[in-house]
Amino acid sequence: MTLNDYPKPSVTTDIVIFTIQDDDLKLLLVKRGLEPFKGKWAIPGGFVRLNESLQEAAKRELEEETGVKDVYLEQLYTFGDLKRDPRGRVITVSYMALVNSDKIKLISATDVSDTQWFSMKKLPELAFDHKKILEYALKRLRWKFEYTTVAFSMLPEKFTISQIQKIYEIVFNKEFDKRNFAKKLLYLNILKEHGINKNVSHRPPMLYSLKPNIGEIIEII
Amino acid sequence: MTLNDYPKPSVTTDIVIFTIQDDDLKLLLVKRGLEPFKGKWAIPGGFVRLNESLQEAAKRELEEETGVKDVYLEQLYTFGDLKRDPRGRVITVSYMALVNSDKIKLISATDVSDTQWFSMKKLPELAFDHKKILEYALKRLRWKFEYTTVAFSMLPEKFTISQIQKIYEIVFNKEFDKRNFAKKLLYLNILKEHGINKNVSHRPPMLYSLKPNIGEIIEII
DNA sequence: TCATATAATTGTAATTAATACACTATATAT
DNA sequence: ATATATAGTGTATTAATTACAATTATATGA
Repeated sequence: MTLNDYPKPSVTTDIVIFTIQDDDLKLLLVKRGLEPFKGKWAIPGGFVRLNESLQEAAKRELEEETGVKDVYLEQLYTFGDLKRDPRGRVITVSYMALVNSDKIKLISATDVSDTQWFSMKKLPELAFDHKKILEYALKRLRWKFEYTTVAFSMLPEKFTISQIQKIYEIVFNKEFDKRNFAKKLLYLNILKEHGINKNVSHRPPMLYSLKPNIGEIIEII
Repeated sequence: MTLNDYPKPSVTTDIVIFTIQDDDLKLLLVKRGLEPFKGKWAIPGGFVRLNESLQEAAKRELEEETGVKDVYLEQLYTFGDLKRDPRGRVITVSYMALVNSDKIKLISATDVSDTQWFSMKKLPELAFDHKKILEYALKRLRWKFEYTTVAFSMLPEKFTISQIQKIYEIVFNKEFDKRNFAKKLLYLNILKEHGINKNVSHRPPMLYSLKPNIGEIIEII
């Protein structure tokens, strides 16, 4: 029984890339130039090469599409239904990436291309089973926001409590009480003060950074 | 760019099959008859065929190994490191199955074979990266016990509160307070009374079953 | 039948966590 | 000086979790 006794499926990685821009949760999509689903928008992805791990393949695709490195990247789920790709048997390992909006601004300038950020509120029809992948990703994103510190990967290194609360409100699509939010967050003891930001025309906010080595707080799944 | 422009990895499913036997969390392992890792114990698994989905492949392997159908089965994580299989590039989609100890008793009779149940407390050295897969599975199992009703899939249809508490204690490897456990469980309103079991030499316990359509209570991940 | 063994069943007080809710502080702009 | 804009903060209520032990129902053996 050698490896070549079995016909092999193709394996791809597809990456759900989230960022927060203009107070909105956005998703990077690419317009397909070829069949199948030519002209439809799709989650970026591609074939896994034999000399790279799944994570490396996802990272490579991510960098090719966005130019950014060092982003939060996590595997989601592997989709392997028979008919998910009309070209043949293609199994895709889906990933989720969270990109800092700062770094993104550089890229979003290149706008009239076949790679675009879409608001999660106004998504086009998607190719393949990408709608399903995206639904899964959004669930996971919210779960991760609730139980870990991944949210901070979408902020600049120094940030205010208001900024954090804002991205939570965007991701959960609801408002939180300022006092309770701050209380809970500060109680966790994961933030380090960094002096106040004086360049605002109102009471200047305290700047914080995530304490080093905090990671994701909990590391399940 | 067709599918055949890329060399393809092999894809397998590996299934971490848990059950509870003799008040102990057990895991089904198979002894490898061939290289690589000949003689070592491994999580059951095998190649995904082109005419079956990942879930179907896992279900087939599970049935081949244990003979049982209709078990709880969930995808865990996909492992795709370059060197995880010395034969070449093999990506494995791992699954976790929870098997009712009742149904299992039939199979565990066939014991002196190359398929055996091992206590999680006394595991042999495992082939491939199966130790990593198993560690992941145990985390997931505990998480699922905490947040869903999968535990009931390891019990007969009718069960007592004590039986449930027992399997929780086994899985978490710690004891829980009887009063608080029962309070919390009954408060969930997911159990249906089924009369009392009179065949015991002590106060007879109430039998319960899971209300129909309860599912997993929460369905994230 | 009476005593014993065994596990089932049940409640309350204390602590901790989550929620609801509104005013004061500090900077810039005019 | 006043207006504007956002930051920062506290307390009371409710809900959830935890800690903790006596009583009950049945079978068995004396």
